[in-house]
Amino acid sequence: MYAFDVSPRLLLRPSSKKLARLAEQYKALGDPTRLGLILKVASCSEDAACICELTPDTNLAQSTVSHHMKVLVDAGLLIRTQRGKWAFFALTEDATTLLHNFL
Amino acid sequence: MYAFDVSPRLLLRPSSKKLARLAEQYKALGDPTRLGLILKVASCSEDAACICELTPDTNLAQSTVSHHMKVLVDAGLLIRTQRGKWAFFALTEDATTLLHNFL
DNA sequence: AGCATACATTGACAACCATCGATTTGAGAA
DNA sequence: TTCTCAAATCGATGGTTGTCAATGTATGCT
Repeated sequence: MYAFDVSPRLLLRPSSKKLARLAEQYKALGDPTRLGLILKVASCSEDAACICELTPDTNLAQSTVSHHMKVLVDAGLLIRTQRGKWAFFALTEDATTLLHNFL
Repeated sequence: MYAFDVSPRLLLRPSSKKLARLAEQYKALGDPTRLGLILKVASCSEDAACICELTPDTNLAQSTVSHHMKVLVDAGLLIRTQRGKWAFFALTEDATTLLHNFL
């Protein structure tokens, strides 16, 4: 019925690791704070966004933002780079793929 | 840095309703069981999938699967149709958009 | 060395969630 | 109407999560 054929390209059989990983990535995006953070990274004009610039808008504690960034990194949606005292984050390929519709 | 320009097309400023809605949809996809269910619906060769055909593969209680389907419906990713005693589900446009990369 | 800054980690807690068994609702069949 | 079956709803429960304050770690500056 749908214009695409799922099974051949997906390789997402139940209980597959890819399914679990993809679910983890969606889950990471499934929080308004994290979604806002990653979209902010995506909209950053630089090659990466500093966490110190992302934190103020959230009105959350520094530790909370740090936690959310870690969730996004662990899900494979962001990569972290240390620059001196600052931590910078950039989108991974997975993230650009998942968010492609909105970018 | 990225090949797309986010802000003009997104309209997803912090605390916007669209951001919350999108997060809700990602959250609904962020559970392996639900992701498996919706992908099964997507791969169904009919115009809609009956919940009675989806349940056995999950190894979950009937009430649990029913709950997950409701979450997907409430998120706007599935639409429910009653056919006699059976409940059928089909993807919404939002779902095809979000899952487009994997279909 | 000593200090300040930027961020991560820890521990705690309330809210939320996935799951189940039991019950109820609703739709066809007898 | 009564029975049966499919599915939704309810109530309970153990596990997970978002959040914070406090503390730890590492980097740069003086």
